[in-house]
Amino acid sequence: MRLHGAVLHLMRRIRREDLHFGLSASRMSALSCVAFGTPRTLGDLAAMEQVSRPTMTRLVAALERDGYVEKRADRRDGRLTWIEATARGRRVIEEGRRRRSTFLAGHLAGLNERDRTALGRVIAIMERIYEKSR
Amino acid sequence: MRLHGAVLHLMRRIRREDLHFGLSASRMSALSCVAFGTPRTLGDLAAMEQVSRPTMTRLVAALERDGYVEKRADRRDGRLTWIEATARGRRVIEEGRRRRSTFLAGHLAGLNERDRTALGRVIAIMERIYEKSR
DNA sequence: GGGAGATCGTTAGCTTTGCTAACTTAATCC
DNA sequence: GGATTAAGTTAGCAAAGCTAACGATCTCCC
Repeated sequence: MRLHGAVLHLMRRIRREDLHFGLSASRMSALSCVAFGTPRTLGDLAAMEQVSRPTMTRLVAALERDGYVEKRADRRDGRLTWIEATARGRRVIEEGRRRRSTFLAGHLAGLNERDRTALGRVIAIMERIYEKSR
Repeated sequence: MRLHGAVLHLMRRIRREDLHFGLSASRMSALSCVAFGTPRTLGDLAAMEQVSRPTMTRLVAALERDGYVEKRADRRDGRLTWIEATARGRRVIEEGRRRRSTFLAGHLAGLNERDRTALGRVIAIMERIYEKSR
């Protein structure tokens, strides 16, 4: 199996899937950063998403225009902009999670005990490799 | 772990990695389709890469311009264009494989027998799920 | 044999998402 | 209080998706 093919195809598939929600993969990902947990500054978001600040500016602008997030100025530091998800934004992310979790549950249900053990073991391996290679 | 984040970040990382070869991820992937094995028509490539034909036209044009592939007309059917990798194109793909395989070998070497068994088992599970969900 | 329709690749034009460089505004430091 | 640093934005570029429409070629069928 060609590695590039595999990841690119996965990406393209996610892209199409996300479009059902009316959000591109990048917007979805950025939104999911603020959907739960504390609000983030725009710069934080850019760092989390490993994207330049101008790119994040644009993503947030689109999300704001469509009512998924809101921006709020910091009282103390006039340079900061805080990004928060709206109720609508949280709903979209929640819905996506629900779908994926249904999908996964369906497949996990078909696995026997041995398979599940193997899965847990491999997840640990993957995480170790991921950590080591930054 | 957020799914979108995970795949997007993996994608971005591959993109940066590929740029070391002077080729984008999409070009790399298309090139890898023709690097070994039989030549492909442009339409076949588009289908394999799950991309529209106009998009593949452009990818191939870029690869040809940079000397990674060559186009050849079909004698029988004037509509077909066959795409073949040049020696240079094959070299690039080979080099990429070599790198990844070194990377993987390094990590696999650190695994014990149980881990390796689990890995094989999980790969089978993944392939099953992938097949089922088209 | 020839016309209708299918197929293949391309062109044109749009959108999204990356980037860097340069700017504005605000905070901090000395 | 002036210089430097930091945060976000603007402008402008490139790559990679897409659809619609087009020309060339092949196929099919009367």
